[in-house]
Amino acid sequence: MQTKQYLRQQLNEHGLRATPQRLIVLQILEQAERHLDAETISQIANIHDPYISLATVYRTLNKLKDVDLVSQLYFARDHKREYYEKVDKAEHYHFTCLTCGKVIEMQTKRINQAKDELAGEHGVAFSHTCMCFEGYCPDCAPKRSDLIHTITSQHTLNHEH
Amino acid sequence: MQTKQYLRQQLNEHGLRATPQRLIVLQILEQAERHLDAETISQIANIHDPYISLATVYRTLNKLKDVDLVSQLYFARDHKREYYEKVDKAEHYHFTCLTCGKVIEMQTKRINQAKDELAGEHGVAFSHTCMCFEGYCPDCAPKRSDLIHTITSQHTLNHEH
DNA sequence: TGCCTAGTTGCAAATCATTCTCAACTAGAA
DNA sequence: TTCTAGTTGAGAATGATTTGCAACTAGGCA
Ligand SMILES: [Mn+2]
Ligand SMILES: [Mn+2]
Ligand SMILES: [Zn+2]
Ligand SMILES: [Zn+2]
Repeated sequence: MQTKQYLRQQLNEHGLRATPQRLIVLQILEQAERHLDAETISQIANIHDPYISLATVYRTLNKLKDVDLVSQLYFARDHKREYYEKVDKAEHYHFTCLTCGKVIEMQTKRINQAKDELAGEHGVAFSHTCMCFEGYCPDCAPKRSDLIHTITSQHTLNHEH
Repeated sequence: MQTKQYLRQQLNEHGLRATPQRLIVLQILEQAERHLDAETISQIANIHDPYISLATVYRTLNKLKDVDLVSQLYFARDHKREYYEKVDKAEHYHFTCLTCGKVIEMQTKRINQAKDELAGEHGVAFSHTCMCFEGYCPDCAPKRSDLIHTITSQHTLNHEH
């Protein structure tokens, strides 16, 4: 629920021109309550302005990622499709259920502890980490253990885009 | 340095037919001392047998991944290209230097601790995790801090394929 | 030891998310 | 208002991976 002026300011502060297209994309991400891919963002954007092209959405997302206004992530093993979210919230990680496709956000300090430890050990400097968990959510895990004897390894990943 | 018979056995034990193509791909991964992508594996395979097709290499890698003989991973942010390694070694994670492209393998218990903790907290069951670190290696980090005032955010990732 | 068939291969075409080209446009500094 | 570096739309290009299909074959069984 931020005013257009606030979004404009965010762009300018990060050295990006505040074009109508960028304002719309940023607003969509601001208001989104789930993680969106470029195609979905494009569709929503076209409700506001039917002339925003998919290419511009991609270009905008890349810019927003470059200046760290938005983070880009992958879900489960489907690293073909990129998802985006605004970087407001605290650091968190994503778990995707292989059965129902649900994405669960999780927090832990252990990952950063690991990075600190490894940085010291190896003398490296971390700048970015891609991490995605997959498995079975509480709703799907029980059903699965019933089937585990009949089904070998066929997991259907339902992406709800 | 495993005999062909050993590789054949590994395939059969996992329910895969031991075709000449698969034996070659598996052998390449067995002997590799670095992480390989499909294209590279295909080129090496073609030294042994010039008729192995790239499609077969891909199909073989997917099978080997399915039965957990081989693990598939990504490096840094370039999740367009998949890399493979045989799953012999202890669990480890991959750090890629954004300047020189070097890949450093790192071990830590912290990640699994995090997963155990999160599994308990959220009642989920983890089955696979994709994780890749990126940043600057000890060789490149110093040079970078000298340039940090002149260069804004142009990192060249040298992929050595 | 040959037979049979479900599984595998080679080849080429298809896929498909993302990037690129380029001419027309514009945000925002001066 | 002017000027220009940065941005856009449209569509073509990219490129790693997958797929369709007809020809082959590994390996279980007789
Ligand atoms: Mn999130
Ligand atoms: Mn490794
Ligand atoms: Zn689920
Ligand atoms: Zn380096």
